[in-house]
Amino acid sequence: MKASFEDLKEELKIRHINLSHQRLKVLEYLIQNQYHPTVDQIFTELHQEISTLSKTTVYNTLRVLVEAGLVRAINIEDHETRYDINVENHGHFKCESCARIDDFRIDTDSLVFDDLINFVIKEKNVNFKGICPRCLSMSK
Amino acid sequence: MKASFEDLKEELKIRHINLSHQRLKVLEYLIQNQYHPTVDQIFTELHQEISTLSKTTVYNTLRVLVEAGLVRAINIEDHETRYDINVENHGHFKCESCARIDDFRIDTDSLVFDDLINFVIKEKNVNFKGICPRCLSMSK
DNA sequence: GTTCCTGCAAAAGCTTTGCAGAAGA
DNA sequence: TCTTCTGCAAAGCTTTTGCAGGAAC
Repeated sequence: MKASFEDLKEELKIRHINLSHQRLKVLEYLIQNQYHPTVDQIFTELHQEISTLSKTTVYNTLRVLVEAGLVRAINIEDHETRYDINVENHGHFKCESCARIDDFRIDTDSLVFDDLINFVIKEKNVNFKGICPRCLSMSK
Repeated sequence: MKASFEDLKEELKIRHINLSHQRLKVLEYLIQNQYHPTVDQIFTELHQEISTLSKTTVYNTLRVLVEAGLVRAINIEDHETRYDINVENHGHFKCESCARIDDFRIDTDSLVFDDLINFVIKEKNVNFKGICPRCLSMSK
């Protein structure tokens, strides 16, 4: 069950995070565009709508949303962080050809390892890389 | 069975990669310091020994070694790449407190998911985060 | 001798910081 | 009103690029 825009707004209110116009727009964008966008992609798109928007605000907003647990930051490579509104358990597959990131279902609770018996695990990331079906069919 | 310095030198020769003094030193450093160092850590340490060494050369060398498959680049977060001479199957645990990365045993071949049935998978990364036993015992 | 490598300087790309003015509650 | 947020400019970091001199084979 995915969280709706209204649920997330409520979540922000509970945490006393101001519902500014810019923040709500970023949140809305992430819900409507679940392709794991970069800061630059979010900024470029929203800037067309809100001409005064700054990239700093996009950075600030994403940091707030990540800290609040509403958004997940993904670091696979390429020195750029990508953002995901879906904070549920899942893996990420990054295509080397088109750079797109696909989600895949994975039960991270089942990933338990003897070597980590004395570790406190707060986050589990499973990132695969390769070629996605779309790019495979194009190269044929 | 881990690869020795001599094995890796042989591997470089086969691939027609020049065995320059700098490259051998970087390789040797990675073998002797398997703590997943950053470029800066490698550079700083080796610079004490080779005063003319440049960071560009460290970057160049690591790129060559990664392309040759002798070294693995790790991107967990923090916009810095870390390097690992161990290219065998294993996961990485990064401590949020001391930033150290521990290896843990994992058979990535067993990680197969229905959602990825039409994908060509070239790389599988399993990265966990949390607090390591060393930091846990210190905070008590 | 030819090819490849090194290292300096500069630039590029992503992200953070400081701060004055503006907006939210 | 009081607190928090926005957005500009500047700076901070890691990494890449161009290129002349130097090393490897």
